[in-house]
Amino acid sequence: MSPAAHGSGLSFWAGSDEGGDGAVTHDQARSAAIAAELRGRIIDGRLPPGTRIRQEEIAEEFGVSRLPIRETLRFLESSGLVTLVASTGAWVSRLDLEECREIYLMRERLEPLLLRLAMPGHTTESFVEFSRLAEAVAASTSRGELVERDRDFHRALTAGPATKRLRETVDHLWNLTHFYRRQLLSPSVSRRREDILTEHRMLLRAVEERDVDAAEATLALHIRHTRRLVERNPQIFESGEAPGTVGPDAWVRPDAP
Amino acid sequence: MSPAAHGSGLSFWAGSDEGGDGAVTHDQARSAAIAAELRGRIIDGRLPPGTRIRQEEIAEEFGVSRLPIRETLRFLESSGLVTLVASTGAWVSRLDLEECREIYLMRERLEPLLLRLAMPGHTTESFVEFSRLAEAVAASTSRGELVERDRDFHRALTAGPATKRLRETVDHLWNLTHFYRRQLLSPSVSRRREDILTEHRMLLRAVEERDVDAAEATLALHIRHTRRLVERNPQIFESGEAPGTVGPDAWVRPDAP
DNA sequence: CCGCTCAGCATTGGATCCAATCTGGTCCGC
DNA sequence: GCGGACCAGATTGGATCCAATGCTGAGCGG
Repeated sequence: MSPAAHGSGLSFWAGSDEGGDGAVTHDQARSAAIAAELRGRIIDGRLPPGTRIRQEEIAEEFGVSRLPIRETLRFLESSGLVTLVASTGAWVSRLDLEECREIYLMRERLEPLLLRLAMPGHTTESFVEFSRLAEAVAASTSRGELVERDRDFHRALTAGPATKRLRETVDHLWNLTHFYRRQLLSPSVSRRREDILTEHRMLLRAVEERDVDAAEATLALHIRHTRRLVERNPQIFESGEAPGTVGPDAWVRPDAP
Repeated sequence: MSPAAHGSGLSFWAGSDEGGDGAVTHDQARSAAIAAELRGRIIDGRLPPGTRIRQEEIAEEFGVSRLPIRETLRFLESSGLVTLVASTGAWVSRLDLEECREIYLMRERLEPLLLRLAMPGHTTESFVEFSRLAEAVAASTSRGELVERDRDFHRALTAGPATKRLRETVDHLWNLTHFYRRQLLSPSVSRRREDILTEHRMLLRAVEERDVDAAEATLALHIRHTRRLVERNPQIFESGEAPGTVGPDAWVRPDAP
């Protein structure tokens, strides 16, 4: 086996395998699992932007020393989810409107490309699955569920082999904005929900007709519309204690800057 | 000050400051400098793809313990330059044609976007600088210099404030393929050199005329042409045959033609 | 009453030591 | 002679301990 040949390098990102036996082994799967868990907490909002992350606290929770936590934090920093300040501490990264806009602009360019590369691999069975997922989006009841189902739909459409880095980059862009997307799709803007469903249908049709250009254009437009919605709702970035907008739970720690 | 607000998270990437005093301080600038140095060696080919990286060796060279090296390697892994295998070792990542193609496709989409966002900030003085850099590309004598000057030109064109993540992503894509680009621009394909110069001139004109769409299209085409060249020269990926035996200068390939 | 300084504390960064894993070579059995 | 298993060396992964840094708050002086 040639170790250097297969590596994408980003394997660390590859979701939570969850397969690890409970044994306190030296395997680095442990570190990977911790990274995946922390990442999950950040993107789904359990660790909202601005939250201070104390190494010791996390270490104790997972029953390991601070060392693997340090490496994990370094890793999360490199993906932009965490901000490290030398000799001071780590915080969950916070986005402002400009950064979020930038990320959406990147997605507008990259996700259509990913879709293009994935489309030749789609089969008739895929289309059935896509329809099912689109219906799941339509059937979602809470905003949290809508966001998740929407992501499932996008992920399925762009699933396919042999585009590792691109897919990981797109995934990464989704992760960075996931928290704010959830804030955005509050009931007050549910009109957007109908647009999303319509755009999904259009997208689905283009994909089924194997019209690559139309599919790309539709997807780009779809993302662009969401970006415009973000730009019209800058209040979601005013972390502090914006009345009523931020989550239902006591996410917002008092020590937030 | 709010620590979490300013962070792009990717600050680690921000080039080699080189400013570090020699003192054996606890400052993490040391780690950052090591990361930058290693990264530099990888992208410029001093550490070619497939090279085994031993933690202890690097640690001794920089006069630190293995610990910061470990974190550095994790970091480089997350950016795809290094491949880690659990409990086994680290190697400089190797690209195959498909991956390289994928990276170029991404650059075709992202770099024009970066250019678009940078163009409003360009001034008359910028244009003078661009011309100077374009001439430097034309005046380059070795292929190594050509690659470097070409990168300088592209970087200057896309320089500007407030697009941190996008710029870092584009930079990252350049880094990943830099080694192979150098392999590519051998004398044998010097015809491409003339194309590059011509395309640079076209690009420059579009930028000076502040024609954003034309500039984007020209840049995309420029990158696309290089990608096609890569696709026509798959042999640049056939370095070394066995994983362990990739010599330090295996990339010097005395391809005469 | 307010601003500055300095000491104490919490937290992070690094070095050394120990345990687990993998590789490579060699030996034995077939 | 050849293939598989075993043993030793090398190398990485993790835990604990120590040093340095940055924040916090009390005390002092203006």
